[in-house]
Amino acid sequence: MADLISVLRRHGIRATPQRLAVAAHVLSAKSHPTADEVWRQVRRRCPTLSRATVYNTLNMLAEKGLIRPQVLREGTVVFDPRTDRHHHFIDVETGRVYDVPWSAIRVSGKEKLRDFDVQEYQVVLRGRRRRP
Amino acid sequence: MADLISVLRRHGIRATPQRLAVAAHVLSAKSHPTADEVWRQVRRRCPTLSRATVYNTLNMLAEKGLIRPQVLREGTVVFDPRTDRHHHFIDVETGRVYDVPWSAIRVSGKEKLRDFDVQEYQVVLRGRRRRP
DNA sequence: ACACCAGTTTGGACTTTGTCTAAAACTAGA
DNA sequence: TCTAGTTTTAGACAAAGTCCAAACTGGTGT
Repeated sequence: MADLISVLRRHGIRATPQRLAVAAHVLSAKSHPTADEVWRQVRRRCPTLSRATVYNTLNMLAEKGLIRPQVLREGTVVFDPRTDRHHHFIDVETGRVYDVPWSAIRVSGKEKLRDFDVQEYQVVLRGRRRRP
Repeated sequence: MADLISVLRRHGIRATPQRLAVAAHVLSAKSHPTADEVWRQVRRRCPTLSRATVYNTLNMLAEKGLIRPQVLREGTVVFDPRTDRHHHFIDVETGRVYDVPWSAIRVSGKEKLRDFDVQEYQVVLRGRRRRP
């Protein structure tokens, strides 16, 4: 975790206790939390943490490329701690978001689109997760 | 537009003036409007139209399969008047959403996903629209 | 060690998107 | 026409997110 300080510094982010707490939480998240979910969790250890700071920190981490905002759920942005390319599967029953390896799916034809200069893309799949 | 009345009736929706106005607007939309955008537009011809009625009507049209809600923009659902399958391109400058023909892109590998039972999917592309 | 000052944090106000509710206003059928 | 069942309306409410002024930190130079 002393490592996290240098990670932030390397990206030009001053490492305050609040930012460290937020960053530690979101970067190690196994799920795709919303800002308010991060706030509720981190506030248990850091009770004066304000919502504004959480939003500021998450947006800052996103700007620096340490996490990735994703528009996958109605009404709210979720933050993805994985920054390597991957697709997403959304369980229609639970709303939970799962990662799908980039290599599992191939998308062809996007280079041929005349009207669009594609910078990035992902496949969004919906359905039911099979019993684990 | 007398046609629209029978379209609604065929789907078990009583054709009130408010519903006709909302349906006519969203079904002929060239873009992907939000509920509030529909409200602001339709209210110009029908000034007492309430926000609740617009939301109710759009959700009803979506339930009946006449339009399709899409999670493509931050903070709000947009409604897609096209119900045939297609992909979406989002201009990163303007935020505008464009349709991409289903046949233009092929996605392979999704059948082989062991953990997921895929019911539907789409490719979401981001980049810059080329000058038209 | 000290003071300074830019950068941070805070809490609350505010905005936007969306839902809910009770009351008023329709509509269709007997 | 009367009436029971739907719809509509306006406003209250909730959640997600932004913005602000005031208070607070924490490096830097001395």
